[in-house]
Amino acid sequence: MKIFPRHFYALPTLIVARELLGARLVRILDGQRLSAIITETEAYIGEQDLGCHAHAGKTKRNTVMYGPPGHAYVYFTYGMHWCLNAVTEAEGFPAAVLIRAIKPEEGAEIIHARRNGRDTHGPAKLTQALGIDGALNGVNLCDQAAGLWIEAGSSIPDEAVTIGPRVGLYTVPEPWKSKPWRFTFRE
DNA sequence: AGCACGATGCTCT
DNA sequence: GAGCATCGTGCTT
Repeated sequence: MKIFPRHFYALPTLIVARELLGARLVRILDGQRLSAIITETEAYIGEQDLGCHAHAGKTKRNTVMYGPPGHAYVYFTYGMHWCLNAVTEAEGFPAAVLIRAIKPEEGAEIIHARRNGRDTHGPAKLTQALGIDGALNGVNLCDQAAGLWIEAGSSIPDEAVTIGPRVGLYTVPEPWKSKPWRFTFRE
């Protein structure tokens, strides 16, 4: 299948977040090809977005978001969880799409085993399921070198997409807290 | 099915 | 030192 090229990720973040629904997230783990369909995403867009990690400017943690599009921004949170984003828009503008849920396909037995039989619906659940952690922060998603990339999948009609506010931004002020920047593919 | 809470440690002020 | 783009358990309905 076709790996999404750099110019895809350079598009506006809301477009990328919408178009990643139905796409295939691929991970090579211990020589095995695992893949899953992306079913939920969220957009984080620029320093003015008070829900975005870049809201207070460039720091050591969020540096990758300021780099070129098409790279993985993997961050650690709540003392134990890793979350995966795809960096978007032009280099120098900090924005990314958080991958929030997947539906396992290739290697589904292995993926489920890595989750001890539990689900893969949740940003930290899918990174655990696919063996994604800080070692992959900053890797290029536009080639296969790091064993992590995204391929074009089946296109999802608008009727199957639910748009709503982002999750978990408890202390983020309005209007950012309620921006409808979350996209869910419901079957 | 839904809510409340504790776990756990890195990041930035 | 406070806060965190979460998860799993355990309890209530």
